[in-house]
Amino acid sequence: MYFNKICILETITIKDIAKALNLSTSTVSRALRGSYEINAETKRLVMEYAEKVHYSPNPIALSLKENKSKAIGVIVPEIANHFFSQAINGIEAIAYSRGYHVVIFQSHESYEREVINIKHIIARKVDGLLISLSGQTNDVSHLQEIQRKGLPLVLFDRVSDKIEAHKVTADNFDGAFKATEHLILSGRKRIAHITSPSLLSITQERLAGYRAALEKYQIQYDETLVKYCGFGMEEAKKLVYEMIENQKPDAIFTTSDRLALDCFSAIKEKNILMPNDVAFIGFTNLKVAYLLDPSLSTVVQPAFEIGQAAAELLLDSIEKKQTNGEQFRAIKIPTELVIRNSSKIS
Amino acid sequence: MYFNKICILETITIKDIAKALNLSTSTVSRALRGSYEINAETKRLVMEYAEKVHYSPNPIALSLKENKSKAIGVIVPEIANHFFSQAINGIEAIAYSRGYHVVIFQSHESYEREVINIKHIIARKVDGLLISLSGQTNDVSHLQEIQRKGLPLVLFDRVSDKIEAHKVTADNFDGAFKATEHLILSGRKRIAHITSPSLLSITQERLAGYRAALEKYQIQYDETLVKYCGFGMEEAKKLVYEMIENQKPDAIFTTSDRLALDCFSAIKEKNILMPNDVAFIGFTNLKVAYLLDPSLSTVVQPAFEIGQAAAELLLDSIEKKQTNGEQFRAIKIPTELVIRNSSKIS
DNA sequence: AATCTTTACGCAATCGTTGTCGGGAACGTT
DNA sequence: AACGTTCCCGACAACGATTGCGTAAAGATT
Repeated sequence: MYFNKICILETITIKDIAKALNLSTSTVSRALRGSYEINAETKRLVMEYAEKVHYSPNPIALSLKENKSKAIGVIVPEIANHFFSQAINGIEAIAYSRGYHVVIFQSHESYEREVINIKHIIARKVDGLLISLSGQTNDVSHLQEIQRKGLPLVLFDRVSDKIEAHKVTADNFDGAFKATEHLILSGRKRIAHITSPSLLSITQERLAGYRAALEKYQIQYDETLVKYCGFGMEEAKKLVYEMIENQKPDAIFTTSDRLALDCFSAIKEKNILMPNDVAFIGFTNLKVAYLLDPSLSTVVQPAFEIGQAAAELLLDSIEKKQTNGEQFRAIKIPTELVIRNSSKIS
Repeated sequence: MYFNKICILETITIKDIAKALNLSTSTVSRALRGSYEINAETKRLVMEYAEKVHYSPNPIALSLKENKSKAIGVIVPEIANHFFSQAINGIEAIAYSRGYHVVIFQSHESYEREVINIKHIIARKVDGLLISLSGQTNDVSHLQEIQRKGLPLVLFDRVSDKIEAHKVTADNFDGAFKATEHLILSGRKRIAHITSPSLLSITQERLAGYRAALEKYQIQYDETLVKYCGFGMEEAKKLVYEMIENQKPDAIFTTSDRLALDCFSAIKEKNILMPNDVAFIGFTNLKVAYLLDPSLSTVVQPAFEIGQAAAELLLDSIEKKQTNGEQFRAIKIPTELVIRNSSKIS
């Protein structure tokens, strides 16, 4: 008993205040929220005492009662990926300024974990969900379940055509178009595209941009130059080796931080010179791109802004609660082409 | 009313099951937990029905009742830092396998935000806290408050002498010693040390390792060669410029991912050759170290393992609840010296 | 047959907070 | 004097789940 008393986290509740001031809990509650039906003097007393004992309302109790939590869930494939950690920073910036918490989950590119995450998210009674799909995710019924429960949902970056919801992405088509066009204009003809799993929306959009650029300059699309790559450690390197051996590209355009690095390092291992033998450009948010050898050309996505836009959309959706007749918005945020040595005109 | 019915997230509760099966909630509750005082047949009925309707207990209600949440809080300066995101992965690996959630907060190197984070953590009734201190944190009374409330606490990486608690760190002394010794053995005499704010434990430990190595090889310690650097964007670069101008070091040993990159790029901007003019080594977890130009020598910290060790310590502490007479443990995890071109013997 | 045990379940309190209802006191109105 | 208002505040239920206690019915014991 005594020990318990010591160990227990003695948080002061509304009840303690009520007892100390000889009031009822309802009165204290109302006083704290400044209800008009409480005497000004009583209010002052309560407020002062609450201040003195550092009272702060128990969010758990509130969640239980109100069935909401002033928190939003975020599911990303991997926080170790710079794009996602920056996007999360954008999300937090908006969420905090509007009084919400952010609860982060990682799917680690696993569909299974994504589903588990969703279950926890639902159980935790978050007020809304931001998600960037895992590389394995094809079926989106778990997201539809979220919508069916009336939970606001915003997809960002890795979105899906299979679900109707708010979506925020970088302008992947345009980014890929610009990158490809840049390679073409620097005299490349056989431009390889090593990209993420074909399920992903970003994959499809970027491929479309790539193809559009080829078409504009009347270069025949060669599907052997396009390779989809999973998340295995050595998968990308093997792909690059084979590609170089067989297709002999004079340029490579890759997506994602991870893929770009793996391909980049595979090329270096083979002692192939960039940009002379092969021009190289990624679709990445690597902070160190300019420090690599050679410095890495890249299409930069505005990760922070994407996070902000997604969070704003979600919070608006939560607070307006206009579940009926709501138009789903698709926001595209422009990308930026940064040309460095790996793709300089030879 | 009708609209409400539609929008509300119809989660099934124990009460729904009770109603459907004509039982009391107590019986359902006990049946689900397999209590011995419930008829086997009744149990089966309840279990099956619960399964059918996808019942899952409301964790919020449980938290309220039990005053615990099966969740641990983690506060790190910045998830965009690879070291921390890897550490978080280690934490999650352990936490999930033991049935706990991980709630991530960022201090963004701000003391103020760290304190706010702590408040939220307490309010959220997490069962324990893992923290790596912000670069501004000097006063640790907010952590003592945590302990006073009986919440298990483990510091990792950025720890403090001012508080008695479990601590998990890389072996910073040894790492710094090895790095410095390596520079000395490759013939360097004027070894600069550009490091994090002096408040941080890692700063002090690494400085000690640096000094010990100098001493071992009878090199006079020169305090003008040691510079402390905050988190400003251009601060590191300015420091490097001045250092090169005035102290003319023949080697630089830096700490932290961010600092290493900023210094590295400052040196390159000045067209100083590494390792010929200046040997360079960092104390970082950069995945791209081997791709830089020149490839970056570095002391690697086992981030994932640090996270794991910290989480294990915390969960043990939570579950044993041996708050009395508990000995605080200090775990040091070995670092690894990876020599690359930036510090190769000239 | 009377009493005790065991089995199997329901009632009610609890966690912290808010909302609904209701009511006492003081005041004004007729 | 009788009634209506207004002002303040308290009692109670509710959110979802657990748990100590109570107890009816059935079986076992003497």
